[in-house]
Amino acid sequence: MARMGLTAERVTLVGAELADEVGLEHVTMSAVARRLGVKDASLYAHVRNLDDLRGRIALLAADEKTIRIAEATAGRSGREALVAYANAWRGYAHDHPGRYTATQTPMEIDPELAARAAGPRRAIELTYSMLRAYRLDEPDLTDAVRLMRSTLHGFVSLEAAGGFAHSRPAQATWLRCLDALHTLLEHWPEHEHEGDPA
Amino acid sequence: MARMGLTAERVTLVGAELADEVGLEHVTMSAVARRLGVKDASLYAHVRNLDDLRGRIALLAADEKTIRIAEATAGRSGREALVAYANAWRGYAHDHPGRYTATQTPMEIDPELAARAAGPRRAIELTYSMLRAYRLDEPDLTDAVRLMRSTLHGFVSLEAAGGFAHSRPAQATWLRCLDALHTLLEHWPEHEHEGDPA
DNA sequence: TTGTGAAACCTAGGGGCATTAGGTATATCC
DNA sequence: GGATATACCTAATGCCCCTAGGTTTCACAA
Repeated sequence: MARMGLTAERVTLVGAELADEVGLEHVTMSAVARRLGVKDASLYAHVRNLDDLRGRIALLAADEKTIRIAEATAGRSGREALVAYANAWRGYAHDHPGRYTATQTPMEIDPELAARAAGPRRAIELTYSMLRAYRLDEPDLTDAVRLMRSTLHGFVSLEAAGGFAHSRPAQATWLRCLDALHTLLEHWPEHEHEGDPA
Repeated sequence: MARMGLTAERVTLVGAELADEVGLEHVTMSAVARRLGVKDASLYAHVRNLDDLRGRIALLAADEKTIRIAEATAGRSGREALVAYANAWRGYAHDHPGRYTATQTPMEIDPELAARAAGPRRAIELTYSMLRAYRLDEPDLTDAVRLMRSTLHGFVSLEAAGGFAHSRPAQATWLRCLDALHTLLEHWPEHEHEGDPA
């Protein structure tokens, strides 16, 4: 009956650790309570329910990932920044697979809580400012941001799901993808649909 | 007590329908049994357990998606084939969100069953042959295939998770991404790391 | 027609998990 | 030292996964 000093943050952190170890889908109230040496019911004083817990893990992950990317890209620009950004993204996904997948859930979280989390918002700003070196104007900038996020997330996600056969090391493909992304951003194609002669 | 004519295929199909309606994570033995008008235990005569059912849904989805892509790309080549391929991919994900996410699971399925499923294998062949029009040699071909899968999956996945703000319609970005992918494949960058002068 | 074996389906039950209601202990502040 | 908020607990409900073992139905042959 000794006080364990539980808080929503501590519960969330243990949930995040568990997610990385056994997968997000196995993060259960019972498992978190067990690890904290506490009964299931006790968690409900700090966290609304399982969905809420998962949302908090997602927010935590978004914050951590953003910080990691910010640190990696600080003081760099152009291609160097792009590579640092991408490697930080992939590195986070590798180090924290459970947290990373939490990031992917549609986020039906308490709006008040979401508002206090700087992660997602700052992540977007970061990406935009990083890509500004490529001198794209809207709406191309937005498209470029989306393309980049798609590619990075898709790669990391397929990699985690075992989607790449072992015929060629994923790392080699990764480097080529970054090359490709860089040259693509440098030579962003003009619209070719409307008014394309020949 | 009337026979319902259950088979593994029927159970899988109902599971897939359920997945599209309520999300893969809510596909439960009980829910499938309810929809079939049968008791939970009856399903275990056809499907080993819940994981097995999910694996079968994944395999079904892979097959369906492959067929859809094959039909869309049949008789086309080059840019047209690329666009048809990508649109078929995205279309399947839109029409069958639950099945599509099933595709993403690491697949710990009965090897004997997996061997009989042509989907995944054929999907790879299809992609390779579609990209052959861009005249890439190995290992660039493999890298290109992986990049394309990453981008398509990433886009569709972010889109489904509500990852794109409503500032710009996703469809517009999608078209630009296909443009980008196409020009990228046409001007696949040479290696720039080793021996790049200037 | 009837017997037989294989499926198809059932009842019963154990065990895990999520969640709520309501109780007891503990720290804090006057 | 008592009031109060808070941390944690016990108890109970209900859903879900899964197993064991029984019963009904079907196809087919004697």
